[in-house]
Amino acid sequence: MPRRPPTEPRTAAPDRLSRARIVADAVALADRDGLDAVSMRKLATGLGVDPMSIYNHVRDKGDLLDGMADAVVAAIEPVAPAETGWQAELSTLILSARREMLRHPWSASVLGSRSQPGPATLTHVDRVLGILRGGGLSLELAHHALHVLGSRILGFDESLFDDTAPADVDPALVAAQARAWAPTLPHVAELALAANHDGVLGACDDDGEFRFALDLILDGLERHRGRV
Amino acid sequence: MPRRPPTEPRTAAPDRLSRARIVADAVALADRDGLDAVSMRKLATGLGVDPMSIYNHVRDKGDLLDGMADAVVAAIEPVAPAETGWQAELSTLILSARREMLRHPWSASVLGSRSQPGPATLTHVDRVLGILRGGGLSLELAHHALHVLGSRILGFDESLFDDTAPADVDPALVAAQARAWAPTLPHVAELALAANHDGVLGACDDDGEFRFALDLILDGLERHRGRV
DNA sequence: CGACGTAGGTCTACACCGTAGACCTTGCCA
DNA sequence: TGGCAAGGTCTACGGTGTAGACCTACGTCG
Repeated sequence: MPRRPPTEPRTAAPDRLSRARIVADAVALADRDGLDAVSMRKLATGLGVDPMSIYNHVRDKGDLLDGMADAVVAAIEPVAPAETGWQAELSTLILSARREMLRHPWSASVLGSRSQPGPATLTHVDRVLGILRGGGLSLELAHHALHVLGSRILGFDESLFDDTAPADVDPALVAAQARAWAPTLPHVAELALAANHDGVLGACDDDGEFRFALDLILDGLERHRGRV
Repeated sequence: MPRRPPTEPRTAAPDRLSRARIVADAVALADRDGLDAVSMRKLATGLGVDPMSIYNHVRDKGDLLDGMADAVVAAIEPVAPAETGWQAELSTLILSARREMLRHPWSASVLGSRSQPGPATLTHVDRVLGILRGGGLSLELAHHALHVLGSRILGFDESLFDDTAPADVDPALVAAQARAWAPTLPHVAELALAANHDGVLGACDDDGEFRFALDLILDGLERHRGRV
């Protein structure tokens, strides 16, 4: 019968708590029931454990949220260096990040509210910077690029408001509201009517908008390359 | 002795509650003690009133937060139409929004988390759209522009992490950490050392970065004008 | 082999939160 | 004058994060 190695002896037991297991369960819980459902008590009952036990592996709830955010970022698959130029390579990486982030709709809000990046997030940023530098952008311009891209690096929409539940709204109702807006908010009304009526615009294509914004920014950076 | 007009008779009393007074107090409270300090109980004691009284003027806490966010946006001063072109005009408006938003550091997080825009926010968006349309951008491109700008319209940084407390970090400590990063995160380390050492980059100028990003985006949109 | 230190799970308890529901006062109008 | 409705108050409930004491089991070492 193989004896356990002297180091790390108990962590092998499958029902034992660990930071990784806690974070994974918290992510699953948030995926299933939403971020608000992630409380120490609910998480503990899901783990079959006392709520306070969690604190042996996690400093506090903020630390748990940090772990959840970093777990999502850790799942982003890196891209192989391509011959297609830095813009295409970065675009691929960022769209890969976006795919991962859309799998966990709550992640945008928690990544946005946390202030310290975790190790996976730092690694991701390093990859982004590597592509930029490899593409010939100066250090200053690469720094600018991080700011321009902002949290778009991680696939966020950064839209003005939550874009949730776009499907369950009645088009007729939207049209009525747009007409009510017309006197005081002419341009908003115009846009709402156009987007709704399928006249000029189709239904707002979030993914298309994300790509449009990304391309516009990458083009702008390319135009600065070697100039700054 | 002038009798009160029959309509709206009591609201004239100065110590009476009103949605406006509640929201204003909540904003002041958040400014002073941070957003977490805004609880119905604390707000009520500040108003000299029972916590439950607030619910006569506000549906729930979410409604209160909506009101706070919209109050911040309402304070943005509109810009006079200028002869300098749509980019300069929009830039001025957005920087004015940024000024207002920096006065209330909590506003970014609450505006980001709310899902329904208030009347002042809609008015602001209408002004932005008006400038874009007036500048000759098609309805589609103006729509794109909203997405590219995202919450930058309201002056947000949209940075990857909270940029709070940049001054109280020890440069030597940052340098040490950067050197520790070097083996695994070479590009992050490079950037951190450069930004810290005052070698290539100065200290990260948030306002400068915001303007750089804004100009890059506005230039990109101008290049699309008439083309899409 | 036995004592010990300690990592980690558990229990209780505290302070705080948002808010439902019943109650009561006040001032207006018919 | 009677009634009505708006709005302020009170109590109470179920939830939250987490401090602090306790206890148990295990690896280490004399």
